[in-house]
Amino acid sequence: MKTFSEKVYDKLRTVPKGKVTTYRDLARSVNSKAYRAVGRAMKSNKNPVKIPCFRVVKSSGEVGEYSGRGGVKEKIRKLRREGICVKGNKIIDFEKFVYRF
DNA sequence: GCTTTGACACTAA
DNA sequence: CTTAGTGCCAAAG
Repeated sequence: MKTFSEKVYDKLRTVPKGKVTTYRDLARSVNSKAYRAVGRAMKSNKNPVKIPCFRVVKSSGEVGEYSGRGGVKEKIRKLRREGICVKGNKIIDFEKFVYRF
């Protein structure tokens, strides 16, 4: 039995490039409501290389937080590189970029 | 094995 | 729009 975190990582890897997912939906996709545990798992960051943490955002459309290098700024930069426009911590056309499982 | 914590979500005012 | 309060669950200590 994989741990919750491992399942989350696995799901996150299924998110196509140029798309994002939310903590809530991600948690739900692994049959749990532990959206908080998802973020916690990211920060625990067991596998920073394989896991595109920057593709995980809040359900409200905000980018949320980030613990890598430059914090949220770096996260936004990465999102933009995927083709997602971000304006002041808010994702433009967020619903368009959300990947639904 | 119990307590605290957190990269969140939702509702109400 | 903002603040405040409540709920949620796994991981760390």
